[in-house]
Amino acid sequence: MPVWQQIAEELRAGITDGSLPPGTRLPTEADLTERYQVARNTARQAISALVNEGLVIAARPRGYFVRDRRPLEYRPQQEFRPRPLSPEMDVFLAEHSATGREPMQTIEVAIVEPPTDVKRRLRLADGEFTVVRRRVRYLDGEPYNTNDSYFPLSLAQDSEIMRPDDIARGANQVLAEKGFLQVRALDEIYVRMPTPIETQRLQLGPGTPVAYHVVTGFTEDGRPIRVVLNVLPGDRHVIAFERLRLPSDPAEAP
Amino acid sequence: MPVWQQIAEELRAGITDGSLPPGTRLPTEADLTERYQVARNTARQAISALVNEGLVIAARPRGYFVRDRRPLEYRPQQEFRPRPLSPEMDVFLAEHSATGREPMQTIEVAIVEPPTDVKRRLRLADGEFTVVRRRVRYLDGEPYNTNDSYFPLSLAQDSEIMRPDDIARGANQVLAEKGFLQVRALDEIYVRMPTPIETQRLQLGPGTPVAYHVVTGFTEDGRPIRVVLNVLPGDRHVIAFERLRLPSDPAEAP
DNA sequence: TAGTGGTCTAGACCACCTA
DNA sequence: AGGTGGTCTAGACCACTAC
Repeated sequence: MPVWQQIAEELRAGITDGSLPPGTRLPTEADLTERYQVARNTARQAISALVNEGLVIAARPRGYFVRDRRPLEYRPQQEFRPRPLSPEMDVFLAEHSATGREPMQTIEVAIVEPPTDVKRRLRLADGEFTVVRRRVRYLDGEPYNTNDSYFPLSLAQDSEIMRPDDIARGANQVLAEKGFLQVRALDEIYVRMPTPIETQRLQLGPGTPVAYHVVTGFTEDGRPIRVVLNVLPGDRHVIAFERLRLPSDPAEAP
Repeated sequence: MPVWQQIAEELRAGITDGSLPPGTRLPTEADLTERYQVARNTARQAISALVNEGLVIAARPRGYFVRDRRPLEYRPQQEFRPRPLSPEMDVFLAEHSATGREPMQTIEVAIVEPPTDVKRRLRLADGEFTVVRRRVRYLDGEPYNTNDSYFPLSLAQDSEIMRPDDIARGANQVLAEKGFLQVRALDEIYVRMPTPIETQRLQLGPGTPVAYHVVTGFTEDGRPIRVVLNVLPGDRHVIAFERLRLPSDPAEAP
C-alpha cells in the first residue's frame, strides 16, 4: 500500500472510531511530513483523499478539521400531504420556521427553452417554451438545496406562477384551479458528484456528492404538467418517504 | 483561476458538450504537460479532479478515458407490487433475467449483534441478536449493489430466512406466514462517498458516490420487523418511485 | 505578521500492461 | 520493450486570515 494511503488510513480510522471527533484539528501538513518522514506532497495527497471523501475540511490558515455532518430530512411526499398553511408562506418556509431554523429562499422566474431532459418529460415539441421558477433555499444562511420547477408556458401563462414571489397555496393548487389537477408524480433520484455550477450555487465543499431529484407531475389523463429538478447536497439531507401496502398488493418482499 | 482548474475545465467542457464522447481517450499527461507548458504534476492535478468527479477513468497503461455511465432503474416500490414469479428465483433475479442481462447474487447468512442504526430501528435491547442476510448482486459479472437484510432473531429463527439460498416468494411472505405481515415501509436515502469497505465490495472507481438506502418494515400494529441496508453505486442506478394522490389529500404542491 | 494551506516546478524511480 | 500512469522528493512562491 502506498505511503499516502497508509497515512490517510490512520487518520480515517481515527475519525471513524471517534478518537478524532468532529471539529478536531488534524495535524498540519508540516506535522505529517515530519512524523512520517515524507515529502510534503505525500502528506498532502493523504489529506486530500480525506477531503475528497468529505471527511475533512480545509480551513485555511487554521488547518484541517474533521467535518461535522448533520443531515436534514427531505420528504418528497409532503406534496401530497395536508400541511399547516401560513398565509404568504410556501411549504419550505412554513415547514422549517417551526423547527427554529431561519429559512430563506431566492426566487427567479424566466421563460426559457427547456433543457432536453425537461423537454422529454413534458413531451414538448421543438421550440415550445416553458416557465421556470428557480429557487435557492437557505437555512440559517446556508444554502440548503436548489429547486427548479418547469411548467409548459401554455399552462403557467398569466398565473401567479409567473410572479417571482412565494405561492402560499402552492403552484399545484394554481394549476388545479385552471383545471389541471396533479394526481400522480414520478420521482427519479440520481446520485453523482456536482457540476462546477452546482458547487458554486450551493457552496459545496469538495467531496460532497449530490442527489439529483427529478419529479414529473401528471394529471388524471396522464398529461405531464410539471417537472421539478432538485439538487440536494448529500451532506445536508436525508431523503425520506413512506410506502403503504395497498389492499391489492400481495404480501411479498425482496 | 489556477492553471490546473483551467485545464480541467477545458476537458470537462469537451466531455459534457459531446466533443469527447464516452470511451474517448484523453490526452496523456505528457501531452498536457507540453500543450499547456506546465509541470507534469499540474497536468495530473487537472486530470485527477476529473477522476474524482467520476467523469474519467484511468486505464493504465493505455491512458485516461472518458467514462461511460448508464444507470439502471432501481425501484423501492416493487416490494408492494405484483410480480411474475419464477420458481426458485427471487425478485432481483427474476426482474433482470428478463432484460437480457446476466444476474447473479451471493448470499451469506449470519447471526450477529446488529449495528447501532439497525438496533435503533428494530427497537432492540442490548444483547438481542439479529439474523442478517447479506447479498451482493451482480449484473453481467459487475457488482450492482449490496443488500443486507436484518431480522430479529426471534422472528427469523427456524425459517427459510436462515438458509443461504434464494427465497423465491420473498422473505416478507415468510414473515407473513408466521403472522407478521408488513404493511408499511419507511425509506431513508443518504447520499455520501463510499467507505473503503464499500469501495472494495462493490469495486467502485474513485469519484463514485453511493446512495445508502435504509428500509424499515412495519406490521399493522407498528412493530418493526425488518431493516434493509442497501448500498447503491451512483453510477449504476436511478432510484425511481411513484406517488399517487390519495382521495384525502388536498390539491397542493411546493 | 507569522503560519497555514494552495499552487507549481523539475526531477526521479517504479509497476504494469499492451503491442 | 516501451510507454503509461502511480508514487515520491525537494524545493519555491503565493494568498489568505487569525492573532
